[in-house]
Amino acid sequence: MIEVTLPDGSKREYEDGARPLDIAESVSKSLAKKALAARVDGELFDLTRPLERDAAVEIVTAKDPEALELIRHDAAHVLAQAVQELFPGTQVTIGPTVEDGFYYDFARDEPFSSEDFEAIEAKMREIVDADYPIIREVWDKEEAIETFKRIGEDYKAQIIDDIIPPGEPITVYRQGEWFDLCRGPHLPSTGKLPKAFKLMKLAGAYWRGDANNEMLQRIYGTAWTSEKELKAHLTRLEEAEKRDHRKLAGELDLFHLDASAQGSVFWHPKGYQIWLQVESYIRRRISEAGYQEIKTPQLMASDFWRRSGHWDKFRDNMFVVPDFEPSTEGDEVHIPADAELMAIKPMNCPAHVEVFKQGQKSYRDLPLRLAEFGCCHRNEAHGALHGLMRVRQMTQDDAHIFCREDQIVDETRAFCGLLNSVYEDFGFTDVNVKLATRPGIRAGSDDIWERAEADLEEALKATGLPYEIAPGEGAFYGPKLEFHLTDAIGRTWQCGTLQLDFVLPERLGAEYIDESGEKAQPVMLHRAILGTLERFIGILIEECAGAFPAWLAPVQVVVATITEAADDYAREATAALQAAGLRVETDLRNETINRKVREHSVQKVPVIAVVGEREAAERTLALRRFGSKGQEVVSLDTALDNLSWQALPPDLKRADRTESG
RNA sequence: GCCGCGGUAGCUCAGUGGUAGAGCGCACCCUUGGUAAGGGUGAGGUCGGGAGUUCAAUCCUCCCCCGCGGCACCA
Repeated sequence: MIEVTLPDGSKREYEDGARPLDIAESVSKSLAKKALAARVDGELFDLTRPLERDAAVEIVTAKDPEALELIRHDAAHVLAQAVQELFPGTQVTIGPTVEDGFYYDFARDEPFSSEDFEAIEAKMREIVDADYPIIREVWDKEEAIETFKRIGEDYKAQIIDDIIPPGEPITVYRQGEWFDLCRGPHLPSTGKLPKAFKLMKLAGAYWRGDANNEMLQRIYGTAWTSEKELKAHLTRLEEAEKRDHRKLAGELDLFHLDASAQGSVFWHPKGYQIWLQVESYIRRRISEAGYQEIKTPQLMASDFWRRSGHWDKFRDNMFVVPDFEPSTEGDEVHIPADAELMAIKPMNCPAHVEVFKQGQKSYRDLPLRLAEFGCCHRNEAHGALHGLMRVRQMTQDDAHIFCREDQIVDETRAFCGLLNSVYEDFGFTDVNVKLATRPGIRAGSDDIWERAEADLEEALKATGLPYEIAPGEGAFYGPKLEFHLTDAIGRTWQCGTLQLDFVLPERLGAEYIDESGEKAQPVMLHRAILGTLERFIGILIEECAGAFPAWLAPVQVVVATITEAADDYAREATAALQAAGLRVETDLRNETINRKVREHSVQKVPVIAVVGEREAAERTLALRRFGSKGQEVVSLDTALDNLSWQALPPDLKRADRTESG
């Protein structure tokens, strides 16, 4: 007999080999009917997998968070079975769950087309209707390799061969004629899979994620516990699409991208206004935090990049330019073999070391914080480019802190505090923090890495921010902190970063005189808060769906007239608002007020100030704020006071409050 | 870079082996309207680029470019 503890704390005795399903049935018929799997001492079990010993057992139903995971995993299996039935000769590989769904990677010579989706989904529904019991089997490793090879599943055989340690048993799940290597657990039968699934997209994916391997065909799907949830998810996706910064860029006239400069942004007046606001804000914040701003060259000699170590490691992604005068005759450019090479800077750090090296530095000069809104170019792979999120020309809010090793923790702490405060000002609360540790290929001794990682973690802990470790993701010269933000459709992008570097100062010979008069090497902290202005603004656009807070809005107020009779007053009001520091436009067009309100609302202008004969006579403004249907009639003077205060950037608001407080 | 899909008016999109259409926008005219589209008229296109098949290509085939979704990459 075995003793089972149920979630309410009660204990019951069962026969040896009792299955979670038996336990569910003994509790109630309805529970058995709803049961999808079980949690046995914390581990997920199939309903029909016999218990081996006394355990705490919890029945998992569609309500539990694990349910989605199970459903998606099963959906992947059903997809694979359907595909293999419809397209004989297709090999299966792996099919995990992902956020909101699942995918399965197939090997097949013919490409799939999204037009196949309908047939595949129909076949999947057939498999669900057939209600095949899903049976867990434990196989011997050699036997498994043998079997998968025999039926032509070379990828599966390879997975078993490479990934499963020898001696360890292998579990295979069988549904009808079809079976797949899988860790499980699974639903008791295919009929338990809700038909709330949909195949979403088709993509290529390298076998084992390695670009040197062959490319498989990946089919993505989404799966939910009910039709209603599926529908809600699809609606969410539609909504998210409306927030896409590339779409909003066109609608709000912020910027455009063009093949003539792929990966580089053409900022329009409105988009650049946002840029300028973001830039001046961050400039005030870092200046206040003790940084000094510098500007370094765009184009530097290849020798320099060789010394910094970038030439060997990143040359493929650098724009290299020969230093010679090309002939002006004809179109062809012949570069002489002995032409010196230069490269457009892909990053600012080596140049900052050069600035640091000018003149002799004392320990008293440290920490020295050099900042630059450095415009860098990286020759990113074509397939990597993505709107503002991944560009070839980018401007970082970059800075390098040169300090002593014992200053690392304080500097890191101060940086994290500053970053947090900045993200809050922009309204980002959902920040994903990672500590990226030493990669396989790296510079510097293990001893240094050990200390560096410990220092970063200590400082990170002090901030109280939740974080996760990203093993092996560090830069080649040191570990880093990464601050990721999420875009409209849930993709996360690294924005802020702080990287410890013990290597570059040594490589480029940066040194200072320490307290005992000896030469010493500073540590370098590479750090950015926004990351690149491009990406940050991209995220910002999606975060607010184009409805910028007043301080960032390209146009803060539109003065719109009802009749020509109010034109003069509208001009006067506009001038007064401009004089109060606001970004104002006037709309004197021969259009109805309805149309003007509609158009400026669509443009998401924070405030529309309507003026007609009444306002002109009374020297008032009828203010209509974005997102509200009502209006508020105030005197011009009151409007000037209120609006100009409301449009202040958050840091200046704080300063203003302190002064007046 | 790799796999799949796409590229038609400023924008969103329809369409056909016989050289193109809608809505919005734009221009002009009428209208001076009180809080999300007033009315009329008109202009606007090498159908991404190149080559091929054909009597004839925006449509079919091939190559290239760019975009989109993934993968790989991301100092």
